[in-house]
Amino acid sequence: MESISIKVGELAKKTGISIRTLHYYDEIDLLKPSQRTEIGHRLYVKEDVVRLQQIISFRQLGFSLEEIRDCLEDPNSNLSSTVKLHISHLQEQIELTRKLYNRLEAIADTLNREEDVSIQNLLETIEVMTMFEKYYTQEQLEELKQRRLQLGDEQIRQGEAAWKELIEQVQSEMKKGSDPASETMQQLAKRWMKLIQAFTGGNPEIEKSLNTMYQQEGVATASQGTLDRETFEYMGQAITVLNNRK
Amino acid sequence: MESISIKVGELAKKTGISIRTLHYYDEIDLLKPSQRTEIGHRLYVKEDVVRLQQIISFRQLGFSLEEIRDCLEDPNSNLSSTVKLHISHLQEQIELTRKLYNRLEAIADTLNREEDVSIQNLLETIEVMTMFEKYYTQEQLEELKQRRLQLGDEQIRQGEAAWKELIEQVQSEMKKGSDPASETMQQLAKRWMKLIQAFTGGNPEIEKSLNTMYQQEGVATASQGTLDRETFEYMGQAITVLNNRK
DNA sequence: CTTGCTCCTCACGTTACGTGAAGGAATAAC
DNA sequence: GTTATTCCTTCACGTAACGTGAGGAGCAAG
Repeated sequence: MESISIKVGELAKKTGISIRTLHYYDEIDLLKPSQRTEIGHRLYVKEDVVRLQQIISFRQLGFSLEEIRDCLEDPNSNLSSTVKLHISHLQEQIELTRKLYNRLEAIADTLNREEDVSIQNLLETIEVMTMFEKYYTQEQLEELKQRRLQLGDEQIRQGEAAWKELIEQVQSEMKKGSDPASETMQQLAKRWMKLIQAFTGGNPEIEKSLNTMYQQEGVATASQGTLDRETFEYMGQAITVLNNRK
Repeated sequence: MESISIKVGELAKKTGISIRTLHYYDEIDLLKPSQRTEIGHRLYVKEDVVRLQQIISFRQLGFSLEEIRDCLEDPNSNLSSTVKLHISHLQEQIELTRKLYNRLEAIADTLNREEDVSIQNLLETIEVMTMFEKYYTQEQLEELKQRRLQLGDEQIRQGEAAWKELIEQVQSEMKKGSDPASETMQQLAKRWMKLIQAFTGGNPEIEKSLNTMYQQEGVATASQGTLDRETFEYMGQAITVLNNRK
């Protein structure tokens, strides 16, 4: 009745830890069996099993094998601070992963509205995202996201189409040499303001960030190529007139 | 003015990517410079630089180098689904990390209340946590955590001391052979109910989970050794009397 | 001719094992 | 007695994305 010690296979079966893992733990001095048979078979005694259980517990908390070894070797080690250190690491990791998640979600959201997604497409989206993250605060980005969710894909597509159409009309007027103060242009300026309003949701901070982005990055870049500087300035004159008249 | 191609050092400086990394990307066929000098120096041309930018973009989204290579090689690859797959991975990861975080926080919380933290101590806490996670639902654990936060460390310490004192008194009565229906024991039973109430917060579901745990794990295990089966049953009788009288 | 700079190609180290390979010992079946 | 099976052993390569030298070559300046 000498079940005082067991061999690797048995221990592996009992604990669900693979034989290779037990070999490895032996190799790195994390768990060395107290005994060996004459022909070199590992024999684990009760205390070894207990130690293994402890190792498993620590591992489940996400500790590295080195940390576990240190904790088990030195009973005076400051466990409390080790745990706290780990917590802050986890917190950081969660934050980072969540940021990544938000980015990817925003990208997926944009890609969802495109017909067929090319690499070019994806990269453009990434660039825009990066630019946005540079000029908008976290809260502003969150607000924009919420508004996108509320509007839904169809509405946004319509909004983009509306922008495209409006810009074409403005360019047409510009080519004709129309006065920015003309009735037609004033109407277009009103429409322009409305569309901006739809994007910013009336939040003046967001409008400010938008303006900063256009100034810093240039019109073409910030508008993702849908708008050129000339048209932008032409519209700027019309809006100035509109605001002065009010 | 042939700045048509640049060498690794220059590219590294411009992009912030280490030389070793560029070597590595060459090695795994992720980014091979289009040219080499006669003596074997890498020469990167404009398209190579563009490709590197793309690689960096993808990398920042957490894609593996293999995934990046596949995406860049095959322009028809389903980027949209790749992105979505990644999103779900991230979601999972966040969930797992958050669970770990909660566990560790609970542990740190308990350790905080101990004078000096030993391995034994930590392992016991882990065991208790594991047991708790087995019997309480996620929501119940959350509720218990919130209550702990509200009470604060001092209150909890007082609660534990109160339990200890109460149990000692009960054991003393039991030794004396007092009737569970005696006035003294009825008073102690009332106190007992109050302390349980303080733990469960009056939530009957939590009380149910608590009872299940005591039945399944045994009194000694579930109470972490502060209570034995005999005392528990003795108190059970007193409580039955108390309830019948009401 | 020596220094200094940039470049090259090995090649090992990192983490926690998985996955064989090659071989020894004991036991069961023939 | 031989074979098959099972259990054990050690050795050693592979994983992801590089970091960090080692040892050597080409080229300009002092």
